[in-house]
Amino acid sequence: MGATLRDVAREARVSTATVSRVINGRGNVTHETRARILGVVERLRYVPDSVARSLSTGLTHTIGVLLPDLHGEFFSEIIRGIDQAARRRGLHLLLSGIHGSAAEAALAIRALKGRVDGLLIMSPYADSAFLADHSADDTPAVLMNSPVRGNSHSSFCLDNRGGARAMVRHLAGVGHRRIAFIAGPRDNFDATERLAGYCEAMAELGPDLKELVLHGDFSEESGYRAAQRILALDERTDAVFAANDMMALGCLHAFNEARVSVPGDVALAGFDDIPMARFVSPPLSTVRVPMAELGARALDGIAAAASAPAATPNFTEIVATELVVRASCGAGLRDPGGESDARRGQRAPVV
Amino acid sequence: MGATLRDVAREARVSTATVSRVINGRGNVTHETRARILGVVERLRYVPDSVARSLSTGLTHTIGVLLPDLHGEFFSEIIRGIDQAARRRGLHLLLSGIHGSAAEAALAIRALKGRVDGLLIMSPYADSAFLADHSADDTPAVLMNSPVRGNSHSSFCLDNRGGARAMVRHLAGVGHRRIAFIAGPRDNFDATERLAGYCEAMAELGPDLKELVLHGDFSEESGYRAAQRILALDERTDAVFAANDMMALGCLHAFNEARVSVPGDVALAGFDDIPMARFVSPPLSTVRVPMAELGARALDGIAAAASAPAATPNFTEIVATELVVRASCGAGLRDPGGESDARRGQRAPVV
DNA sequence: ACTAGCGATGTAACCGGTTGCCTGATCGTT
DNA sequence: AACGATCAGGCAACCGGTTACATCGCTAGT
Repeated sequence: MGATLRDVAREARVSTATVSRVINGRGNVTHETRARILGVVERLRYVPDSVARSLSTGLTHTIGVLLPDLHGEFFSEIIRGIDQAARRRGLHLLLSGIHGSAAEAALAIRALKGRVDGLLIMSPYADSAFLADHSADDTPAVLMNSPVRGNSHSSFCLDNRGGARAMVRHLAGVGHRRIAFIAGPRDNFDATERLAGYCEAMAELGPDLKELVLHGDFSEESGYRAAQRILALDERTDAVFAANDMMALGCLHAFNEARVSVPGDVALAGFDDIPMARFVSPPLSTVRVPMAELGARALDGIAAAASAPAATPNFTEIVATELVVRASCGAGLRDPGGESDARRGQRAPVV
Repeated sequence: MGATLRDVAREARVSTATVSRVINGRGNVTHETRARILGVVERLRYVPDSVARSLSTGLTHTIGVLLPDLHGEFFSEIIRGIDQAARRRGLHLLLSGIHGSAAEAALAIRALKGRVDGLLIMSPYADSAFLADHSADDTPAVLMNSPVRGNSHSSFCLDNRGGARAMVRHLAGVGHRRIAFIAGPRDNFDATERLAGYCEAMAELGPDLKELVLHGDFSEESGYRAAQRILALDERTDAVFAANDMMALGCLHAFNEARVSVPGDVALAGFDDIPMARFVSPPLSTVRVPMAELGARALDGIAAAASAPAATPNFTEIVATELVVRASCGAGLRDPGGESDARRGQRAPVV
């Protein structure tokens, strides 16, 4: 067991209050006394116990982060953004993956009671009603990319809908008419928003556009199978827009296998801009989602709410997405190797 | 503020001790009393405060995880493995990225004092001496992929050296003689081990093999530049073995730009098996490092040490790597599209 | 009838800090 | 010389649980 505050106080022949003041830099201590105490602290290798401190101050300097899954780029980028923002503010992160049911999510939330100053939640189950039921009223929470009903909580959302609309407009703009969409899981918030964006844009762009929606589950394999179904159709499809990049890559595999040229025979686009997107051939047109930024903004939001619970009004903030045009959508960039275009991506080698 | 144990006790007209017994399922409580207490718990929406509980039991059920960086697949896989294992044991994860100096790492460690039951550390600075200085003696720690001196701590390491040796042997086995190595950062443990494996294998395989070591920093860009340096040499190079996949991808870009065919003119291999490796063209031969498994094993290790500090002897465990042969190393698989070979990778689409 | 033994519950100390309030000393003022 | 202001520092309650030990009532054993 390490030394405690009382040990230090005894050794330095002062009261615990004085030691505490020195540790926390609150004034009103003589130079001399302070030096003596610091000497003892050093000698005893005293390190304050965070848990005890949290108990008496009610502050943990920790934010609980609940994510539905920890798989892949998508989440690692969010975590990275959150971590950076947390570091800037001197906050710790308590990470929890909630894989299963709403019940598991609820359990995770209670287990965090007292341990965190605020909650950052991304989960299909986490709408406001759910939180009201399971989260303590005294722990502020903000939602990321989750369905928000009512405004009892702040939330940060990607502009999935706008991004999908932009991509559809772009595809239509370069002449594609029959644009198929491979949707994601039905119960996934991002997926339904992207689908909605596709539908909106198709409707808006007029009746000569031909809608076609297939269902996938965000996995590469489901994209592969969807592409096969598309190839089996009688009618020709001009373009395939997958609700995420992994499914687009699955499509690409299927098209390659079937000797269908991309973008020659069919245009292809994804969503997310995972790092792989610019490395495949042809480089994949996609919609970039700034996950790290989303994470960082959300952390800033919850940090503000945690430090001034009452003063922070609830709001919903939309984080913009960005259309990334590469060769796969056939937008006049017929460079098959995609070399020149790859340089357009971030982190391209500097010559 | 939520209800406290004392509130519940008062409402149920029992002592706090009895409520505590009911909450923790320790017997010796009448059915009747238990029911009454649970009723009040429900009504008051009482949730025990984890911090208070930690303070009095000395147990936090939390493991602190310190990683040098949160960037990329590599770390997200580790985190995923750790999270899975932690979930199985009902442990929480306190995540911290230590970007900067050893001083920052030390600070992070102290800040965790009392908050965690154990530490899982991956850091270039974290050798045993460092830990002895900065970590409390009462907090067990295990190291991942870090230099271990002495045996005051357990550690889990990737078999970087063996993996590099295997790749060199493979490259030599398919006929390459002049095998260049692009090393990683000099102060990085993985990097130096991989370099050592390369050197060992080259030495072992005889004097007709031609060594060439260039230095990179694990970034794609540094790989790109290293490839340019290689191309500028007078002597021809048969194969390039990069110490990680990102640098190998940088090489690939450079070779493509210079119209140097891979694997026709030069073979290429990487290390890590990031998901992208099987998607590039040609698919990249590499050494797979089971990061999730490493994370899971390490978590199991620290969990054991945390629950029975004395009973757990220190040990070093080596986690095996796996040679993944694809088209880029020119091992007789001349399929340029790499279609057939891509299927060899995990998660290939099921037809 | 007496008591050892047991099960249900209460009492209060404790975990390790923080902090409001109080004391006593020093110093400046008039 | 008396008095209020200012400051260093101590006292003790408090945060919200846990748990060793004490207590009390009841039953079974002799």
